[in-house]
Amino acid sequence: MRVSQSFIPTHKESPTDAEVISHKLMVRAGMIRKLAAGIYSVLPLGLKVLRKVENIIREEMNRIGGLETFLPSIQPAELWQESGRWDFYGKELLRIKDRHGREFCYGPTHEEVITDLVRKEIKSYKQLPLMFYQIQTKFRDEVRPRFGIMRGREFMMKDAYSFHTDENCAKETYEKTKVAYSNVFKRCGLDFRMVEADSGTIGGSFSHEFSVLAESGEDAIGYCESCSYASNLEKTESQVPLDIGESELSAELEKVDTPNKKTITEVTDFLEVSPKNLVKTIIFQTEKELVAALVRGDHEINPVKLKNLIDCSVLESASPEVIEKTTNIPCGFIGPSGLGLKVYADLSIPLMKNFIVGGNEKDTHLRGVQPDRDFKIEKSGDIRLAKENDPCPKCSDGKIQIKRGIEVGHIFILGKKYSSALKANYLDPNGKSLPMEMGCYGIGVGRTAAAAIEQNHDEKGIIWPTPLAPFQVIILPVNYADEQTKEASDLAYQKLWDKGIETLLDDRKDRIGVKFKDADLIGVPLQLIFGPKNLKENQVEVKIRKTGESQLHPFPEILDRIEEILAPL
RNA sequence: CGGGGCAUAGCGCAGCCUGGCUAGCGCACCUGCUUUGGGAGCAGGGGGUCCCAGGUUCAAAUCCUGGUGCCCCGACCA
Repeated sequence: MRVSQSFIPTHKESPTDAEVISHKLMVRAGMIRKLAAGIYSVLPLGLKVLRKVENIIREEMNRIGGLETFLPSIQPAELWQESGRWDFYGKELLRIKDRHGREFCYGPTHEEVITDLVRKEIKSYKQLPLMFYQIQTKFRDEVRPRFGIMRGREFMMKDAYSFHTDENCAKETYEKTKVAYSNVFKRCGLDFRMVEADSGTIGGSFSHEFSVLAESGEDAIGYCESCSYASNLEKTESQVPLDIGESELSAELEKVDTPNKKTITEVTDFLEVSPKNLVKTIIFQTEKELVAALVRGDHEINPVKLKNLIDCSVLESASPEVIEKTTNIPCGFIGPSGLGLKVYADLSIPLMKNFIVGGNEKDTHLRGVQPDRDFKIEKSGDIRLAKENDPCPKCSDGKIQIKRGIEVGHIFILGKKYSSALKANYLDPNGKSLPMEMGCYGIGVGRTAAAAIEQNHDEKGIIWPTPLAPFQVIILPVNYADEQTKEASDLAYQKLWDKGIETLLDDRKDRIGVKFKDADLIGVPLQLIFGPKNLKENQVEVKIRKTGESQLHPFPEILDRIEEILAPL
């Protein structure tokens, strides 16, 4: 490709609405343009990168027996009503009507469609297992799209669905997919972790996420510094702290005045005690009622764990207005004793003694509080957010460390949720009709490309891992108007394409400085710089984008060694 | 959905507070000449629904009301 005949509209400045580096650089490098909130046009250079990611995914999915399909993005409401998700999915589901007033949605995911296909076509255990996949745009009407292509509303996704006769078979495929996904992200040149994840409302038995480590990541990852344990922080298991059960406070229950002291810090400073002597009471709203959750003063609630403990389908933090109206207690002074709500407690709470809680009236706290004696716990379990340096739940001596990550892939076992709802049954060898076991597996294509930029850039621009680079080599003639330079550049361009190396020739009339800036910005791994002085000596400069290293090589002999130079990049 | 902010040329911004002259700057773009190893110089030029609607006024980018779009923080989220 010649730059003069291509369309790579680069910018010196980042758009003001871009927050993260990948968004800024993708816009500046002429890869994407925004059309509306969370909706982007992909330009030729951007598409080349997405296609690289897609092809890597395709190869790895095909290798484990995935069958590529292409499912409709517009899906009938009936199918979603049948699975129960038409009502459940909420506002994220973009609903539309056709000319006859029939309801449809723009697919945010494809469990319904694929299960419908399978239930109509697959009848026998002899036809199973099967795994279908597709690469296609999804639409999820996110409340707050941001970070460019990383969290858009319309986005490219590879989704796969597997169907099995039994759970063991599903697990086998799940394990194969783990390997395939690891290969995909390795081949993309990413530093990633496979982490345990919450399977959430999907209801499956287990789930893993593939998370690319980056400061800008929206997820927190808790991992053990000494063993292989790694999990999404919302899933990271917490142990009872070693210092639990100690208390320097008296066991006698007493009311204390805490005028206007609402926060943990205010109360502990005022009473001159450690936050470890306090128990926080946080009020949540479920689909049925208000509930109270307890954790130690220096801990935080993990809503995902709490939701699992309560076993409810909706869990939101209650607003101060609702809390005060329902309980008649001002926020900041709520405690479990005589509260009148169900109390769910972290597993450390029953082991604590003589602690301080809200007094359930204005400007009052209680001290010397003990579980059972002073309040009743509905249910206790692990509901706190893991903290850095918590003991590892899997090994004896490790401590939990926390890093941020970008979720680029997520796999889970679905069980029979969709096959039961949509009656996707097969006949077993005894002629008995049974619902299929299912698994589902997703990779965000655009997000993977963006994550690659988050991990591979410098102040000059993108530094593509070679497998994702839109071009492997860029030819930069110092002055394309110079006859000898032009001749050499054209020759190199021709020869490299003959070898199958994707090469970009910057044949513009601009000064070399402009070409350098653009080449650095769009992140082509290898730059070949042709200038009249070096050419007189039959030499060409070969520069590596990533390191900035540059060497003179004999021309045209060097053209035969380009693959060799590219290989380690 | 709650809180905050922004909207002026393709991009980045100034002007608005305190209404008034042809709405301005940098980059980008067009023409010509010069230049060619890290975003060139000179000269000339094109491009505006100042987000939309209404109001106040002799006069509105500027003040007022309403709307829309976008961004940020939070809540939410496979």
